[in-house]
Amino acid sequence: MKTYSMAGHVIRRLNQISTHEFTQQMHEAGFDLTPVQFAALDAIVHTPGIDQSRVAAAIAYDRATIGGVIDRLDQKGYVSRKVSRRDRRAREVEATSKGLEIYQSALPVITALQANILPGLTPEERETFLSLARKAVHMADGAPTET
Amino acid sequence: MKTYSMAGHVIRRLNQISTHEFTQQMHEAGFDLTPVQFAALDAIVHTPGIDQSRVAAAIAYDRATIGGVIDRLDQKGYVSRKVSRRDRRAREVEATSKGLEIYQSALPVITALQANILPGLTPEERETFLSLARKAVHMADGAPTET
DNA sequence: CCATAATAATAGCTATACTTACTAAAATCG
DNA sequence: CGATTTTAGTAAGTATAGCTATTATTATGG
Repeated sequence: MKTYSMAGHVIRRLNQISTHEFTQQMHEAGFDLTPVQFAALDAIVHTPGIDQSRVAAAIAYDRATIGGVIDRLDQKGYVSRKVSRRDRRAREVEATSKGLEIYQSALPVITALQANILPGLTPEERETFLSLARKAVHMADGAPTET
Repeated sequence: MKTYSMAGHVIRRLNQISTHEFTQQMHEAGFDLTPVQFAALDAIVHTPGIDQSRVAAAIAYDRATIGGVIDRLDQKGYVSRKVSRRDRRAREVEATSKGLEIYQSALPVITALQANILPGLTPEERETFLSLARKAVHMADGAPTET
């Protein structure tokens, strides 16, 4: 009965709202990038030659999922892949000039849209929310709760 | 570069952690229910005879998605559907006795697991986080920000 | 050096999640 | 009452999202 106020449900709703806002704004601005595609592109732009496994690790995703995401970035011509010379299993990913351009022009749109994700909160509330959220994620990431 | 601290990214990570915790705990407890399946079952148990559209509205999902979710609940024998007599387009959904049983025995597991979703936060922080999150969702739901 | 373990990527599978289009049925309005 | 609009559900398509298994390659240990 209280399902609607449970943590899991509320977080799921926030994610849904956030994704919707991202999709909407990006589409209006004329970009063809999903949230995950942007996150992957961001990691690739900041570490050229990164392999897919490290992209997945950087944004906390499954390798298989990221493979598909990078496939689509590749199809759009935003990134290029080549087999690593050091490790022939690995694919080194790099942003193309087109990809870099898209990334740079999309960045301000995405930065601006962050404020719209939590529209019901005052700036102070938003900051409180975000710092708690970051803390929770950071703890779940690295800090062992159950040593 | 600051992607990792952006609202969208952090919320996405929280949802991922939350979903993982749910899946893990439920599996360990021997249940075969995803977060969405549970949310739908919850709505159905509390409003027997509800139609699929209303289930979707209740838990804020797309009609098409909920159709598939209820398909799977049906396949597991947790719910039954019948064409409404008042409106032959609508399917009235009801929990079976098996579904009700599963719901009731899963509920305490899910209630218990809520605390594990934000393990890095103190109880006070968790409450602050959740009330802000609920407020944001509530605003996005009903309150018009852009009249 | 060679058998074994570990790793990178992919394939296949299941389940969301949302969009548009379509069918059937109901409601509305002239 | 009949045409139009709306609504419930499904279908088809795309994109996550994660799991297990498989293949290819690299690293390691005896």
